[in-house]
Amino acid sequence: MYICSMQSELIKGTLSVLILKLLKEHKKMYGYQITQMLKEQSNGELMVREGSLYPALFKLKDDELVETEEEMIGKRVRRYYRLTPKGEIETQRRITEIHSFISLLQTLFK
Amino acid sequence: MYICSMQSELIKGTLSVLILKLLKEHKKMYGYQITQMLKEQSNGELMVREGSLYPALFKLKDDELVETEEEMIGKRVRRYYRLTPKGEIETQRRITEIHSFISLLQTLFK
DNA sequence: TGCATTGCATAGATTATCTATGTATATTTG
DNA sequence: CAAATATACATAGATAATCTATGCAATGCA
Repeated sequence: MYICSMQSELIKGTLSVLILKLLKEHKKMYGYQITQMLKEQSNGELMVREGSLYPALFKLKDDELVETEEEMIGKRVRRYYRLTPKGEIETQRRITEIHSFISLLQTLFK
Repeated sequence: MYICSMQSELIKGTLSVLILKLLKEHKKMYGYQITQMLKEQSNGELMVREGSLYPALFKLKDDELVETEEEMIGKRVRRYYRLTPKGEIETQRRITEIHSFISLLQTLFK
């Protein structure tokens, strides 16, 4: 994940939960759309590259947290991702976890 | 870094800045002391192992952000770490950065 | 005496992410 | 209309932080 205004080391580890959270909010999304939405929601601070995004998506699918669905847009295949039931549960857990993480950081760096 | 109550993936990338911040607050510290202080300050949530800590310290030294000083405690060598002037500047930068990071996470997961 | 704690360290594996690249269609603009 | 840019998928290989597991030795304590 490439980040404009901060060193990238920190943001690592948050990509999968960011993806899960977007899928929770938008039901189904495709890769490029996810990159754009992250950029938008972070006011341009987060720029996820394909080399980070697709491996992350493949891992989520491997773990059966998301499933895919292809759709033809003109001559192009568009691959949508959506949460599985297992993925919905895990997403909730991970969002709770990230809130704890934010609290921990605030405690440590207050 | 081993974490009790959350998945470890998130905390990765924060270890070096945590060390820097402790050194800023305590002038000089040795490895074991750092692990105990992190555990304490995080109310037991963070448990840094030697396999994470020492490589992190060596890298900080390699980058000339910290310097070491040996002291004999009985028959044992204790290795203290302290910030270099360069390290002090970098620490400040990194703390500012982590505050931005916390804000970003709050924005994204509000 | 034996166990837990203190304290250093390293080798090797894991794994997420990054860089760089490839391919192709669609759209905008000069 | 040609060229540039945006859309959209993907993968190979490198990087690097961290983890697991291990080793050694001194100290404190029950």
